[in-house]
Amino acid sequence: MSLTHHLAAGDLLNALRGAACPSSALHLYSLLRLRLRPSDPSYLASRAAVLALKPLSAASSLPLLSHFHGHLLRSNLIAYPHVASSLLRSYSLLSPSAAHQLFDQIPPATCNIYVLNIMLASLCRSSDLDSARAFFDGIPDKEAVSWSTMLACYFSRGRLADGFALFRSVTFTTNIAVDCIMLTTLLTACTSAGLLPPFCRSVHGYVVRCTLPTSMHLGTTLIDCYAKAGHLDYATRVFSRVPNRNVMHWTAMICGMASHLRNKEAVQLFEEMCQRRVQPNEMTFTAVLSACVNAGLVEKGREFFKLMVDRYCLEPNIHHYGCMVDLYGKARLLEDAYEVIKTMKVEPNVFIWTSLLAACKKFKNVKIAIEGMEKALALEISD
DNA sequence: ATAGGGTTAG
Repeated sequence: MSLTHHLAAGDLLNALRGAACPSSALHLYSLLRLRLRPSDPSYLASRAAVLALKPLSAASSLPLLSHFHGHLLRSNLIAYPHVASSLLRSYSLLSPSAAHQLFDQIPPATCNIYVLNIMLASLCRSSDLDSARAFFDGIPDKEAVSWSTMLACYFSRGRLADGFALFRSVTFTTNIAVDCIMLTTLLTACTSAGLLPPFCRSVHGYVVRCTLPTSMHLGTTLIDCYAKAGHLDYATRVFSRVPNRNVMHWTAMICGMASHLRNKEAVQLFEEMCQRRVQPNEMTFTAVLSACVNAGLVEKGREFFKLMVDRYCLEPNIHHYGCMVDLYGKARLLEDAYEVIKTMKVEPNVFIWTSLLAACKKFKNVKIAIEGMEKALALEISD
């Protein structure tokens, strides 16, 4: 507190950049406002407002946000397009209707392409496709961001034909260069639609030919795409050429190995990743645990589960518990499997019970089967 | 000098 008293506006701005919770952000913001002199450039206050908005929307508190909105109106900071667009984005994540309302009040002079793209993204998330498309069509000077927002909207809602048609028009009717993000969007859609190998290769070829800077996301998506298509050799090649592999790259690779029953390699990759001090996440553990299930590696599975909780402090979810029930059930350790269900912190679902009952059937354990069945039925009724 | 689009689970 006393320390912040001596900080210059620039330092306060930096502190604001790192502020995580709304209260510290608002505190730093008001200190900075007090510190500003008439001689300071007027954009400083607007930059501070933008930085303060981030933790505000992360805390997802609508009252706090509208309070700050009031301040932005009174101080007229809202006339800065980047302030208006940041506010609009914050609203759109919390309340699409409030975002819509705000958008209608933004004067034409402030309503630049950023504001329009954010509004488009908001409609894409919360509104029907036709309204989003109508809004998109009305944007005068569309940028790559506008196109990729609309593309992602179609693809994420399963409208593949419309998505591809839109991709064709961006490539053939505009001068807009296809960038990494558009390609990521496109590849994700193709991967989920099962349109894999030739397409993936041509996108990959395009990336290499045009020496596009391969973003972290695009690298992950390429690995995932090749792996899902069963081209683990290509996936491995892409993987090995990513300069600073992050969790996502490792996880995509481990998932790929596990889903093609190359379980030993999945486990090896996982161990190598830990050695290299890359922090695994929930998804990584789902992948490596399922490799253990496939290969019947009971002790490894037990070890990894412990690692997840004790060392990486991750809360096991339904997928992890499912793997453990499977792992024990398939190894005839029915008591252990049942123990997992009895002690797990989330509600067991139908997959979990089915897995246990299947193991009971296989190993002819009537006692646990009856008990499990009763519990499963009791849950069903109480739902 | 500041703001916007994309990634992973039978």
